[in-house]
Order: sequence, then structure tokens, then C-alpha cells
Amino acid sequence: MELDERKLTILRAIIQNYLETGEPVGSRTISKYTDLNLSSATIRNEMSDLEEMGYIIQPHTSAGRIPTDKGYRLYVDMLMQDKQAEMDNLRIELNAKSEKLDSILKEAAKVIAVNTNYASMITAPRYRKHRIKFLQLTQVDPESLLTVIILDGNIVKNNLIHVEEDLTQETLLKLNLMLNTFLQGLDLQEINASVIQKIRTESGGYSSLISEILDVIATSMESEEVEAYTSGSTNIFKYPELNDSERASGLLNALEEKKQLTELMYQEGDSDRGIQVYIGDESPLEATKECSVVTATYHIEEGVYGKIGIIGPRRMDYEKVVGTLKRLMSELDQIFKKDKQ
Amino acid sequence: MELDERKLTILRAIIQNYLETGEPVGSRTISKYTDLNLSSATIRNEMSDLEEMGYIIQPHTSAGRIPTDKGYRLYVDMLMQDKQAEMDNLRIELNAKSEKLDSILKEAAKVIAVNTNYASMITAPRYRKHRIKFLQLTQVDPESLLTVIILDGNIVKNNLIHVEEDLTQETLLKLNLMLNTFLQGLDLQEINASVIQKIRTESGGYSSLISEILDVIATSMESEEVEAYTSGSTNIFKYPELNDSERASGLLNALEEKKQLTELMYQEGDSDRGIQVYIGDESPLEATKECSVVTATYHIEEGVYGKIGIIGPRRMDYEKVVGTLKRLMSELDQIFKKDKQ
DNA sequence: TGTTAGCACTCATATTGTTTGAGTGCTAAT
DNA sequence: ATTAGCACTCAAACAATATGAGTGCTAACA
Repeated sequence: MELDERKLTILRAIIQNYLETGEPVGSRTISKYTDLNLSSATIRNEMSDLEEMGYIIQPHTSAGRIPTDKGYRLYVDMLMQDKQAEMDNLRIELNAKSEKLDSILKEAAKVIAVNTNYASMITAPRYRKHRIKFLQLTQVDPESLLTVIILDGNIVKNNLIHVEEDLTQETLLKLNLMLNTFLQGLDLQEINASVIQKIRTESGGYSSLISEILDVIATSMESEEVEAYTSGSTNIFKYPELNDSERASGLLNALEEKKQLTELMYQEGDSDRGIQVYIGDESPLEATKECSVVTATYHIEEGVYGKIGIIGPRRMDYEKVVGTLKRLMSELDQIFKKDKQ
Repeated sequence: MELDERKLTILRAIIQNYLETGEPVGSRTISKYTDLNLSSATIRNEMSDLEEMGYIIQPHTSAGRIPTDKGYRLYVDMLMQDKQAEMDNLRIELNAKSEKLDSILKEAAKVIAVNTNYASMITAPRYRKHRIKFLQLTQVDPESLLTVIILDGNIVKNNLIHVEEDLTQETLLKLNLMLNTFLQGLDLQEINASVIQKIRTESGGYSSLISEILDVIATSMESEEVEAYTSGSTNIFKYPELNDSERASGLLNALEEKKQLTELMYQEGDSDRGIQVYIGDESPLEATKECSVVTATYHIEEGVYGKIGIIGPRRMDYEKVVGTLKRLMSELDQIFKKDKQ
């Protein structure tokens, strides 16, 4: 059987109607909804065909039709081809007060959630390989030493170390110089035994201190727990089909744990395939089998990127979601570009 | 009417039974449950009295009784008097891998949530008045300057500032020295116009840089958004009485926003009254009117403390909750003490 | 005087049956 | 190829009924 123009029109009409109402849509509705001027009976025949082809389904014998995942998929693919979703009058404004990355991200997650009425999650950029850009030890008070580690992309990490021995200003300077000399530009793998050995001999003593510093560096760099922020998790209560306590609980749990979702978003790794849509069962995550997940990638610099995800019901307003995401991306890009120059 | 020993026993039995089952408890149940060896009829009489006194209530004419807030209050107060909740065999173990404050707190929230099966929230310690302990500017690369600000209690804040002018190592040293001289030990209020004026004249030029630095300092210090972490929000689905979507949504929202809850926890400010219990309407928060909130305070050093909160249904297992909190407190105390020495 | 047995009464909940209406599939006519 | 008409299905809404846990009250009892 062939999926001709008319069938497509009807399918689109069914889906759009279902997106709005969340109720199965019947033939009479479509007969009036579209400008095809066809009677409900004709529509019924077409619907019957569409069902046979697997794009729609009846939840029970005498109900209207609802789209299957396959139907949604077709619809979304058509949407995506539609050139760019015209930048409409969405007012997305990031109130990035401070320029701190984390507050920008939190704000971004919130903006998305508020604008779309779905749940959102955003991850901090993940670096392929962290490299040390700069290192500094500073004596804060007689007992504590502050270590500041700056990684590629200006990620700043700091830790306080307790020290017993009193270090002179001079020693510190020497240590700083030495550490930077040996470690600058290295990633975690490259800090191997031989490098460490060199540092040890070079430093002459302070062995326990050095160990502690290296420890701190290691944990700072390997911290592969990507930071992630969620917003609007309670939006899911707005959609009756997610509203039973079992599902809601599972979903909220996923949003709280973040880990699984992060994996999902990063699963196709480095690819910058722009916007990805997972409809229902297409998602590998148990918790989101009844949902759709839309993910997008934002870039900070070459090879440094983070992800945004939107989670909502299957019948999410894909057009709006994709539009909103695109807007936000360009907004983020601008912020980071400004940040760079 | 008098609240004699027997009435108390019966009340306690009612509450305990209700805590377990969540169902209204009838006279026959109590008659068998307690070792008072009284018939259900007698119990009925007593219950009638207890109801008149306002400790219990019938949800509808022919149902068993459930405790009122007043009843819970009495029960909780009795509990609290019971010396210390004997340190039972709760296995609370903080896997504080890193010694970073935030990961300790996240872990603590999780431990609480897992152990009690309620939702938990923990706030990072709030300082009465932040004072500057130490300041440092460092050139990271030709365009960016790292400012590290260490506040009382070793809170480290850092920011990157973009600079156009190229600063010599010397200038930086001078600026560092100067800033520390003028600002060390001050809180935000004390950094007034006259101090700023002095810094400006002393620095000779770099006016825009100085402004930027002062800005950064101000935002770092006033950031009165107390960090807060939640865990186990989805536990609330385990209690049918909170499980309708309206309530659940409100609660989860409160847990997501965190702000209101933080205010609740800090509302009696500095007082270290140990463990506080808000039962139902006693809480000023709309979202938690159907819940109980138990809060506790942990101390890092004199005047520096944070809060932990547990949110669950009215019929929460107060005994367990209080016990768990006490355990956790001592655990935290130890960690921070070790951290100090 | 406190306790108990007995009984009529209440009312939420569960069960069952009935009605309604949206929606379908099929067939015959256009 | 399209449409009108009709019988059929079934979820959802509603009503009527049964069930049973639990109460309050009274009268008997220790």
C-alpha cells in the first residue's frame, strides 16, 4: 500500500489533533478538521489503511485512533525537514547575571522548562580530555594550603589541603614553578610514574605533600560525574498519561538521579547531529519508555560540548520544542562567544 | 477531663498503629493490640473521651480514629523527652570519598533519604557574616585573570575576569598585597566608599579592573542563595495520602525550588534548639500542610551551621527519624572535627 | 463505679447492572 | 472513488445494592 499525499495529510491531522487534546481522535473530527472535504466514512477507510500500515492504532475496539511511535517518527522526520523552524516570537531570555557557568546552565534549564512546559535537564560541558592549563598553591593560613587547578576551557577546581609543616613563601614559589613546568598541558593519562618521579626528585622532600597534591589533581581531573541540572520536573504532572504514580515516580527518579539521562544524552558521543528525538520505545531508558526525549548539543569550543534534554509525553509539541531548543542554542552560543573574545 | 495513664497508653497505641498502617484504627484493634486487657467497648468510651479532648478524630461517622495534629504533637513531645533515642543498629555510613563539602552534603542527604524512606534536604552551612580571609589574583592566560576569594570557614569562591591590558607579574604582586592589606577581615558592609577610595588611590590606575574585582567580591559575598541538596523526593509516592497528583506536585515543586524550605529551616535562625518538628498545619509552608517536617542543625564551627530537613507524611515514624538524624549529626560532627584538626 | 455484651445504626467501599454516546466496520447506493 | 446508513462495540458514567468495619448507646454485671 502506498502512503500518498492524502494519507499523509490525514495522518498529520490526526497527530496534531492528538497532540492538543490527548484524546483518541475519530473520523468525524478529522472530516471537519481538515479542508479536504471528505466525509467521515472516507476518512474511516483511510484510517483503516493507516492503521494497517502501522502509523496509528486504536486503544480499544470502538475508540478513535492515536499515533504509534512509528507515526510520531514519520511526523517528526517531516518536521525536521521543514527547513528551519521559523524563529518565531518565543521570548527566550537568559538572565545570566553572573557569568558563572553553572548559573548560566541552571538558568537555561529553567528557561526551557518554563517555555515548553516539559521537564528539562542540562549537563555541564564535558571535556574529551582534561588538560592542565595552570596550577597554583597558596598558603591560606598556617594549616591550610589552597590548590587551584585550571583545566582546558577555563574550568576552575579548587581544594584545601591540610598541612603540618610550615612552608616558606619561597618554597611555595619553587613548588608552583616546578609543578607548572612538569604538568602544564598534560592530561590525566600523561601524568605517569616517570613524571611523578621527576617531580619527587625535583622537589626534594615534601613527599607527603606532593602525594596529596597529586591526589587532588587526579580526583579533580577524573571527576567524570558530569554536572547536571534539572528544572520543571513537576511539569510532568500536567500530562495525564504520565500522571499515574508508578510512571511519575519512575520518571522523577530518573530526573533526580540524572545519571541514566546523562548517559542517554551522551550516548552518541561526539556526534554533533544537532537535535535528536527519542520517541517512546526508541529510548533505551526504561523510565522514559512512555515519554519522548529530545536532546540537543551546545558547543563551547572545539570538542567541548554539553547537552540539553527535554522530557515530556509522547504527544509533546515537537515543533515548539525543537524551535525553543534552537533558539536557546543560539543564545548559548552567543554567550559563550562573548565570553571567549 | 483528665488525661490519665490509660488514656495515654491508648492514644499511643492508636498513633503507633496508624503510623504503621495509615488506616483509621478501630476500638477492636486496640483492644487486642494493647496488653491492657480491655474490651473494645471500654476502649470506645476512652476513645470518645480522647476525641472530645481533641487528640484524635474520625474521618467520617463510622470509621476508626486517626490522630489530630494535637495528638501527634503530644506523641512527639513524649518521644523527645524519652532521654535519647537509644542509638540503635542503624547503619549510617557516610562514604565521604572526597572531603569536599558539597559531596559530603549530597551523600548525607542521600543517606537520610535511604534510611528513612522520606524526602530529605540539606543546606550548606550559612555564615552569619562572611569575612574575607584571603584574596588572590592570578594571571591564567593573556586574557584572563583568576580571582580566588577565601572567606571565613574556608569557603572558596573563584571567578575568571577578562582583561585587555597586559599585567606584569610585578603589578599583580602589588595588587594582591594591596587588596589583602585593605580587605582582609572585612565583611561586605565594611567595604564602604572610604575603603574603596583608598584602594583606588593606592592602586594608581587600573580603575576598570579594580571595579570589576570589587564587583566579583561583592557578588561572591552576598550570594545569599544557600546551596541546598535534596534526595529521595520520589519517596513521597510511597505514602498514599500524599500521592494524589495535586499534593505530590506541590511538594515536589517545593523540593525543587528549595527556597521556601530553606527559609522554613532557617526561620528560627541561630537557635540551636536541636531537632524541630513541624506537624501538618504547624508548618508555615502551604506545600507541606499535609506533611510533617523534621529539621536539625549541624555545626561546623562557632556560628557556622547548616540544616537538614526530612519531609514525610504526618504519620511519619518520628522515633526513627529523630534517631537517624541524631546519628547523622554525630557522624557529621566527627567528619568536620577531623577536618579541622 | 467501672467494665462489658449486645444491638441498631452509619457510611465508605466494592459489586453489579444499566445507560449513554462516540466511534467503528460493513454494505449498498451514488 | 465516495458517501450514507445501520448494526455493533465498548469505555465511561451513573445508579442501585450489598458488605462490613466501626460506632454510640443501653442494660446487665462485678
